Amino acid sequence: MTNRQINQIHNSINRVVHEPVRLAILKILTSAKEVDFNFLLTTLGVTKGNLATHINKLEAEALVEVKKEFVGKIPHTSYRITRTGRREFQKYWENLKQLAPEQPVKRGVKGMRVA
Amino acid sequence: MTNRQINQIHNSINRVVHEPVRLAILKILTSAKEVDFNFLLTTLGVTKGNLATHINKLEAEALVEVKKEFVGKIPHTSYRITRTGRREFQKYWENLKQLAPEQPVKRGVKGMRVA
DNA sequence: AAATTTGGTTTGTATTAAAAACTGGTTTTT
DNA sequence: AAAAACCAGTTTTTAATACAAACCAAATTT
Repeated sequence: MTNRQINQIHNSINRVVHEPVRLAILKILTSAKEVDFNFLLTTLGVTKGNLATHINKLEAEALVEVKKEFVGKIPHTSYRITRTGRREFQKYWENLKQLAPEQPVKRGVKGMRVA
Repeated sequence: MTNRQINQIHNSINRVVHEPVRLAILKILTSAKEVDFNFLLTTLGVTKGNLATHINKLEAEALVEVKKEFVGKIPHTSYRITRTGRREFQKYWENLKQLAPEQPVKRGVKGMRVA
């Protein structure tokens, strides 16, 4: 690890993706073609309002697309991940891996002592 | 992926560790024995106040330990990761991996359509 | 027909990440 | 030897946002 490498990595992290509930939503959406509001609600175990705001964020960033329709007389909302969403999710993980624990470095620099 | 597996995974994520700047701090501390305030400041490229509050959080959770001393007449603060910190950092990654993208599932359930 | 359920949205609150301002000193400049 | 500038942080303030509660319209149940 050099200074250069670690420098500001945290800025490469997409904060919209980074939130755990949204990460879970994106994970689900990568493995299913389409899921609906209630599926997410029960699967994630969050409140409705909370879910709605997370979805809104994801939609605003074009990471998921929202389909609203009537099933008989009842409104029904379902979600898919977009191409952008898939790409951003992938990119997020690549960046995040840079922050995973690693082996001790060999030589210190000013302000850093090695093990 | 079953419902059961994904259910509430996001709750297993340690939010103190999850913050990107703190992740970067912990990563640095796993690879170095000890670093000082200014090293982190310049390496991370954050403001002093911001760094101090992140460190406080990590210290409050006993993930890092803080050493304060005088070098000549000048105060000097340095940090190490604790045993707890190392463990929690490890655990965090194990949990987080559960949220990584995965292959499409074979069969849907109520509220989920497969690809 | 009143009460309850369904499928959400809108509003309010409490946390917290980040920046700004401050502090207690030290070094440098004039 | 004052004043100014700097250093190493801490404390305070502000702005964003995760979350929950309250709400709503329509459908269903009792």
